[in-house]
Amino acid sequence: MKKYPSTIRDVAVEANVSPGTVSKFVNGTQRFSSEVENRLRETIDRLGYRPNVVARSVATGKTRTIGVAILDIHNPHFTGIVKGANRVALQHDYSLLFVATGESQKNERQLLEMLSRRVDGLIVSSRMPDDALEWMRQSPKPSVCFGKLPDTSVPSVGAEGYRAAYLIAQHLVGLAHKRIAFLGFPGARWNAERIRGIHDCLASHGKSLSVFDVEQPSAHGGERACSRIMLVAERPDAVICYNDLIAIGFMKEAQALGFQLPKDISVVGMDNIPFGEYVHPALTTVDMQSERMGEVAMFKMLDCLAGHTDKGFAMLQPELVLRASTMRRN
Amino acid sequence: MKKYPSTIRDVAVEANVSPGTVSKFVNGTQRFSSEVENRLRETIDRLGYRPNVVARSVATGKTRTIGVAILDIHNPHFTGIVKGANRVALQHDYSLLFVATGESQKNERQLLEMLSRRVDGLIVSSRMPDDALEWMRQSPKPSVCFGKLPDTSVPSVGAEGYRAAYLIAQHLVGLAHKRIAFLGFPGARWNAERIRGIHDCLASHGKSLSVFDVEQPSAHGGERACSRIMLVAERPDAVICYNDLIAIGFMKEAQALGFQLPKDISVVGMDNIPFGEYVHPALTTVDMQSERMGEVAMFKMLDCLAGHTDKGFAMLQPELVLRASTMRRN
DNA sequence: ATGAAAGCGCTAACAC
DNA sequence: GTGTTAGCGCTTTCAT
Repeated sequence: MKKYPSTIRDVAVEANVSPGTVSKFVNGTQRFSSEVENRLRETIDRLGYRPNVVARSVATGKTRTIGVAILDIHNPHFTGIVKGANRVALQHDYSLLFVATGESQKNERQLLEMLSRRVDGLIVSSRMPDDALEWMRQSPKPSVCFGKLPDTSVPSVGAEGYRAAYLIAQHLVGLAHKRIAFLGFPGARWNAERIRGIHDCLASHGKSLSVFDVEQPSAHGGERACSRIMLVAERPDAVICYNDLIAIGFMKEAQALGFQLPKDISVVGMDNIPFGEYVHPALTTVDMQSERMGEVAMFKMLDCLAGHTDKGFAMLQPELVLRASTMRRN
Repeated sequence: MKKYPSTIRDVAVEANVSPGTVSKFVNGTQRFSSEVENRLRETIDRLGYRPNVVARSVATGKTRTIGVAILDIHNPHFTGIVKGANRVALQHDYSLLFVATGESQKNERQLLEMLSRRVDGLIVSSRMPDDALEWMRQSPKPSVCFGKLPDTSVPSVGAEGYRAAYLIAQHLVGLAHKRIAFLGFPGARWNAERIRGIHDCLASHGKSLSVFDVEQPSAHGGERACSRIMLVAERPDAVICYNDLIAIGFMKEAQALGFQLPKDISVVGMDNIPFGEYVHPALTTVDMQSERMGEVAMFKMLDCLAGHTDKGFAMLQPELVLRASTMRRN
């Protein structure tokens, strides 16, 4: 631990200029006589002066920090988002104030309020009981969300869940599947639109969809739901899972139950988390562009902060990722 | 977006008291006549006053924020750390300023310096070219690191890598393996100690160890290294990987190469990431207590901030997790 | 128990 | 170009 950090005033005194001058120099707000410039440069690194960003923040009202709230940092879909956001933030000299809202006894709303005070804007991925959304609209700080929102006053970015689901269903139908099931998580905001996508596609082929639920949108949740789906008379020959985590859990349990995958049942996930590639059979899924979503969200945020009132929804296109967990029926 | 947030002064005026009084009330620094107390309480929530934490920070010099720097947010070992740290931080009304150092063109040192200015302390998990360590020692803010450090002036927490490695080796020897290999990542700070652990154990049984390297400590790295290990005359009958990610990649590629696991080769990883359970065969590994590490690191940090100069190394005990990727030779 | 006043370190508007 | 002067919103002695 070293001596007390020097302030702008220390520099001013040492260099025989005024604090204001030092400030302007440090921020490149103005040009200087090379005389002063040199003196300043020299003093600054002799003293090892570094601006105090906190003090700067109270003076300017800007923190150059973006708050990022996500549910579960263990879900690679979310870490993808954070990764993308982090990258863009760094490029623009912003930092990320992070909170995993799933981890707290406090309610989400409270957490967001706390976060909000320390940042210039909020990027939020949450279950969002809609009152949080109302709160965001009221907030003086800009927010960006994920998924298509009921109203467009809060900008958001999402991959088109309906289309993603439709694509998967189409793929499965093309593979001649007869009985398709969806293993969803009712607590998730995009559950319904995914069901619609699948349903619409199946309906256009004269097929129906059976829907099952997990209790948790995790691998463990998928494991626990498996037997309910597999150990019945007319079991499905394909199951579409709400996300990859669920799919992976489901596959493990199905195999433990003695089923052969994809021979006995085709399984597909959604998100395209990196691990999908490493399970057996490799998981067919649809890429929901997690990392890109984080990037775009941060770009939108920077836009808001720049005053562009560009609001609105940015739609990313999902992409089918065909691997080995699906196969043609006959 | 709503009206301007009210300040401590607005409250003071409305309630006919001085700003100082409001401050003391808000911070519970003092007791008040119930008269004033009620007036204050009423005005505060009528105005919806919330303290400005940034201004408070410049006045107090404390931010109630801890910086967390990790390399790769996609590695579940690291997200485990963040998760643990986040939980403890939240419990103590601290926030996490997060940066993924692997994501930036800027060097780590610079990133840390930036972070450092906005937080009360730093929790750092990094490749750390040791100059970063020197920097931390010099820094006026407390830091805590992961792993046993060359000197003890910076507190740190780690799972005993030597012991973890020893345990694994012992397990493999007990399973009658003849030719054991280590697939390491030389860039990692704990590579050497893990090698030592394995080596010492093997040596005590009169066995030797062959060491291979990956280029990246990721699943992809493991995949790429696989053929170098497997496609040789006297291939090993067991490989210990530097981490689970590598192990998972290795297994996938080995299977793609036509090998049967664990019949042809036993594979073991380190970390115990949640996914290890879901690959096939389920990965035998050793739990390095990621989440607990994050928690303990944060506790140590809080201790430092409380002035307890408790420094030193906290050692977590690794635990063998036996699954299906290893089997007895004969 | 309450108020007055002096900062915290920095920025920004204005003067010279 | 450079200096002066107010703040930013809050905390914290020190009086009263």
